[in-house]
Amino acid sequence: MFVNLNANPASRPRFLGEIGLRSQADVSSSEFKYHRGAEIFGEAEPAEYIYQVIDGSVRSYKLLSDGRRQINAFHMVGDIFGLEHGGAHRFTAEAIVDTMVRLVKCVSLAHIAETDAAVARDLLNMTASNLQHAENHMLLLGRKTSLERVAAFLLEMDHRLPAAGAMALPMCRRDIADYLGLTLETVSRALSTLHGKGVLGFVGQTQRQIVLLDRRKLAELDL
Amino acid sequence: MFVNLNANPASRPRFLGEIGLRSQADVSSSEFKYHRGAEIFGEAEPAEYIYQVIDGSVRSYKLLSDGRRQINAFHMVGDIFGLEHGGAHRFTAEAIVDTMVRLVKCVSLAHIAETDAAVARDLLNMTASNLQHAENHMLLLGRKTSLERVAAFLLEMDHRLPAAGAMALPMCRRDIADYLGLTLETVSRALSTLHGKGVLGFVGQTQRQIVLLDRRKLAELDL
DNA sequence: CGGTGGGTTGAGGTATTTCAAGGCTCGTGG
DNA sequence: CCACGAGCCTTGAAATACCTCAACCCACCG
Repeated sequence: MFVNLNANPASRPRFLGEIGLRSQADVSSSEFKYHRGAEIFGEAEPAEYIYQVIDGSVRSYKLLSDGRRQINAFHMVGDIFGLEHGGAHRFTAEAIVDTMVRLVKCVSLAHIAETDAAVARDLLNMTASNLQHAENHMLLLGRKTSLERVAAFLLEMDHRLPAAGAMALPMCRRDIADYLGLTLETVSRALSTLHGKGVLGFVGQTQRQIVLLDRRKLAELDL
Repeated sequence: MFVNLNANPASRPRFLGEIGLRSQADVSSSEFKYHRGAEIFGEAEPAEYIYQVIDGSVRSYKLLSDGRRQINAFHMVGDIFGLEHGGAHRFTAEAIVDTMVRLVKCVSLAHIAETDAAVARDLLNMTASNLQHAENHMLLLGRKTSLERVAAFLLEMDHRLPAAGAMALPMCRRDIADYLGLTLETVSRALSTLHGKGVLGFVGQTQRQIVLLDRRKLAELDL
């Protein structure tokens, strides 16, 4: 895993603006491509960069010693991830498919924030929205049924993926399962159940499925 | 539910310092007592104050429409809660026992943070530590067994409650269950199991139990 | 063409929930 | 002072949602 650092100085001031950190802080950015399944950073590694998905998708997760995995978030095109408050990553991040990311070296974003109010605000905004997502996910993991979890997942993806009408899920059943605190078989069964109720359709049988979601019908089930 | 606002101007500059916001921002604070079970604020209510537990304990939770409850956090003496990034609370907060809280009116803490770097930093610190707690809790809710959850809960409380050796849990079994994504019966059984293994002891049978935790023995189970 | 990596579906197992009963403590009121 | 009920906790037995194990299918690819 290697990163082409400090390259392309001409692009220096662009990154933060593009990713939502609207300041002109002194940082450098570069792009890098990770192959499907490649690790972008590991849990407990020192956090030297922050990342933005240019193309592809990323999963970030925690592991228990016996291999049980909890995926905390999927990062789609445009999303920023790898932002840590302490010095070390608290997750492992992997490319779900071949993925292009932009990196910014940021030894101490917190330090920049001390003097730049705009950076401070953006940091807080991002952290707060991550927190909000986590809070909702705790409710899902602690109290929802498998059908409700899968339905919530579909709605979230429908909301976040660009495609109008049909969405191509980049992640496999196991990823979905580890995101929802289920097994892949349970996810598959829940999808079949929803399919049977006419809530969703599968377009093409070409491995990575395209899902057509009928949000109205899903809402009628009021899960 | 009423709050004695803007009282005691002499204490004005003290509050933020005491709660960890180390700046001298222009805010006012007051104290208020909530009876056991009383609601401190409700989900979706506008967030006009932030709170610190002076004495007692608080639970904050989300509800599903059919009454299923997920407790996101317990707030113990010294903890700050009710801090929201948007304008509205995303949880309901209730006093678990008779509880004294300090309140600070803060229409827009984010606004203060624009000009005061120390406030900005403290806001970020608190939000980040909330996020970290939520991330760990997602792993617990999504992937741990009932015994592991209860053990983790005991360790967390052992760490956060002041008492040396013995701790008095302020919350009932149902609260613990709703925090851990279990039923109260499962929590009770897990505690009995741990008791049977000599990991913990109960002091007195006086309703609100005192728990003696043997951290070494608990660690030996390596859950 | 055979192998690999998903995905689906079925059958059986199990951890946890649900339902139910009983015990203990405490407060209240006769 | 005692009886009573309410609240909380524990424990048992039965139900069930989800998991595990397994077989099979399909698409893709060397």
